[in-house]
Amino acid sequence: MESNEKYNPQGIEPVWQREWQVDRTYYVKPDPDKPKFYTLVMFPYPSGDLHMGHMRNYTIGDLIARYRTMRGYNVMNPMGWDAFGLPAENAAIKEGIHPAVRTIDNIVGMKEQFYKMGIVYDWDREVASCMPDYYKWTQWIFLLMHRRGLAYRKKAAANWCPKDQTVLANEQVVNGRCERCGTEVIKKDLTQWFFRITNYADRLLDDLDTLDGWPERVKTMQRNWIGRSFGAEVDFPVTGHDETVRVYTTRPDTLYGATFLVLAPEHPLVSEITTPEQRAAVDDYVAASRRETEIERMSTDREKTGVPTGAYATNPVNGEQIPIWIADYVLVTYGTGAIMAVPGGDERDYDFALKYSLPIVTVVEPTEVVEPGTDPAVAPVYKHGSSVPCYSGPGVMVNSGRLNGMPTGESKVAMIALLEAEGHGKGTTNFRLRDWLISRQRYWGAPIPMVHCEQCGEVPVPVDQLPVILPTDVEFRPGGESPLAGVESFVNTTCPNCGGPARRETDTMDTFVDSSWYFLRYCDPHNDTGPFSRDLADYWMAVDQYTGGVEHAILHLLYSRFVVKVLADEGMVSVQEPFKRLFTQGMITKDGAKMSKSKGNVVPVDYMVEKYGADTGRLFVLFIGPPDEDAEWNDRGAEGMFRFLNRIWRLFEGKVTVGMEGADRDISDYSPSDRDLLRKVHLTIKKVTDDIDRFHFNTAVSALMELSNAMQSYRDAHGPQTAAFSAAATNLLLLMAPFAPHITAELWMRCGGDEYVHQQPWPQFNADLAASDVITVAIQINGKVRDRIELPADTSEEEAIQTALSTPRVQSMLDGKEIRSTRYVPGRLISIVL
RNA sequence: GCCGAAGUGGCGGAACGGCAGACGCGCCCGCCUCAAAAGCGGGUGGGGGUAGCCCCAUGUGGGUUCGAAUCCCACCUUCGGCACCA
Repeated sequence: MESNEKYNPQGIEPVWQREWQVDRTYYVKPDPDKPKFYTLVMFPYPSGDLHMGHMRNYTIGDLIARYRTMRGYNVMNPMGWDAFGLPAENAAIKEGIHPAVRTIDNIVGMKEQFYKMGIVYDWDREVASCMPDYYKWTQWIFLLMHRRGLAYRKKAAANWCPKDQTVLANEQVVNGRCERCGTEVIKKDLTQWFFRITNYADRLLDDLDTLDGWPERVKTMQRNWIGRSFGAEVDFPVTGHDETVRVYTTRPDTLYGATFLVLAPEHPLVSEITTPEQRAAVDDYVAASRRETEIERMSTDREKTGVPTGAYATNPVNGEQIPIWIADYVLVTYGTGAIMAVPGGDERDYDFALKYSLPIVTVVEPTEVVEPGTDPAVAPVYKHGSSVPCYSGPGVMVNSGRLNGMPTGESKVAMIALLEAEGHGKGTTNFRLRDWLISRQRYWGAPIPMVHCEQCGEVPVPVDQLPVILPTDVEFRPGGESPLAGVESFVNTTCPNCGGPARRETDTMDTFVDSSWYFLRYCDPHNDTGPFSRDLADYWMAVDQYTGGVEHAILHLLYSRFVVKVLADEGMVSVQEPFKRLFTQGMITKDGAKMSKSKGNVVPVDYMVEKYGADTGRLFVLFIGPPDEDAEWNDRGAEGMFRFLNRIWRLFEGKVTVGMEGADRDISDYSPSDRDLLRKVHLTIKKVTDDIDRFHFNTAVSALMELSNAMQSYRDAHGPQTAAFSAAATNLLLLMAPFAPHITAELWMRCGGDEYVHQQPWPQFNADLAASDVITVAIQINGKVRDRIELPADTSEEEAIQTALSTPRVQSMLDGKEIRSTRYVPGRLISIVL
């Protein structure tokens, strides 16, 4: 580059951004000559403005796409819009702008911001979940679920958000509050649509073990959420009734210690078995617990309460009559909604038994700890002066009839066998996971393609009548019912089955349904005969690298896995798992909080780009810290990064040329300082490559800084017009190209490089050039570094130790003492023990 | 309560059992300048010594090892997840 202009990102960046809009490098189709690489960043909700948190996210994705392309992969890097959802609808209610108008506006604006960050996508694959050509296939997937018996409607106590006026999935309730608006969620009995995700619970859990490229943290969260446990269902006949109470327990071995039963207040048998004397108390208790919020109900530290029903049941293994209570610490939604209480083995039951003076029987005695040092088993606890303890650890069965003397593990198996043989119960598996409630009483979503006919009941809309178009002329006022219910022309239809008058389903689908398959649509985005073709899905899937926020660890990532498994069962895709590798990046915070409009702590992308340029912003968000950790915004750091890019710019002033010509020169043609520079170049190639592969972008950037510092020193001494400097300049631009695409593209062009820098192959690490003739070795005496020596690189262990022992420092410390041992860690240090 | 992650200079952070603090920010000194900004050079964990150097130091206390920020045990703190799930 010959001119001496100043670095002016505002001048050069838009030029390259326009270039990338017409350049086809990142518009891809299947290519048999290259390995494919599908990289994906979670598609955004089109909220309007992007801030530095988004910039971090999309910069990482862009870096991966550009890097993998240079590595010779056929890279698919698509982008789209998770465009349905509540914020646009709430804004419509408030401001009177139609959600569709606002959403499209926001998409246009955000796309502009992607260009401004220098981020490249295959925009031919763009999808927006609110467009009929997309939600047609979301509805198609609903019909597939329905056909496979995985979509059903039932009346249930659903989570209802009073502010958003809609039901929520269990996954969208966080600590008893609406995940979106923070309002306390209440329970409402409503008829709702569900997806039978529980049918896939085992596979969703077991296949987590195949996801080696996922963070352990996310897998653990999903395991806990699915919550599989093994145990038994046991039937207790109710005395004087035909009914039996079925309980679920993970500890069938303790059945002899069951001294009472507890039903959830909502349990269907409560009313039937309650005795006349207890009727009033039971009714009061049931009514009181219904009034409680989930937050009150679920609090673990409040005192347990309950009332007896007056009824008794028979313990099937010992014939004992035990009382049946109701208590709100038992949840109707888990297991069978009823438990056998074993106060001698369960602390909750123990507390309850002590409070209401119910009998406590010890059925497990801890095995004596043999070695004093071994980890002691959970110790028995004694509360409130009780002479009988509660013990839940392993041990030996007592007071348990035929099980006496057995260790707990064995007795569990034995008891299940006994129950099954005598017809009192069976071994079962239980899950915490509930079915996915997918219907919403809101407007801005994909209509559920079902029709209610008085003659035929629930009738699916035939595939050839899709999409069921979301009407635009709608009154948005929320009233606990979908706004679609007020649109006569939408609601009134004919039954596809009998042709008679029928009403359309007016609920829309949870937006998580939209986002649970979009990565498949990217593979074949213009297909109008199906959601995607099997060939293209098989070519591109699975996603090789998925990047997004950890807030989706359960919701989106679990639902997507479920949908892919259903599609695999239908024979539509070959993969069992959609995302091979997952990276969850941290938030960028300001004033200690996530950037959000409501908190007023947003640093917009536009501010960054206008003040310093996109490259500065990109490098800054990569350098700010480990990308999987949260990082606090600070303006100074951005200035430092801008200074770095200015230094890079000046490094290329004068007659610097780039190109690959010097790459095959003989090592002996170079002077020692040339060789030092080339050594640094190749060490940097290795470091940057390794760091990108393991997502250590912050240290990759620092390696680039080190190289540029070394180049500046070299340039000060030898000038820029040597073959070594040219080689260094070439490699620096190539290595930096995925990080700072504009400045590297510009310098590459100005310095006479071939084509575009991003079309060049990634630099090759050359171990010979990286090798050093001399190595510096530290000498440790008794574990402390006391000296350093330089040795030829090929020194043997013996020679190295001899040289170390002969140095004056070591000699003075030896001082006639005996050498106990020596060892040599090649290239690192020599350890001497006196 | 259970599960998981993390605690390193003034700050963000490096260091995948081998020279703690790379790289950057900030600060200090100097050069350039009439001056400033920008830029450039040097310094920068704590303590001691004229100096060669020495001692201390990665949340706390133990342990394993020739050698520990890194591995193990216990504890403290912070953050995240789950939470009356039988």
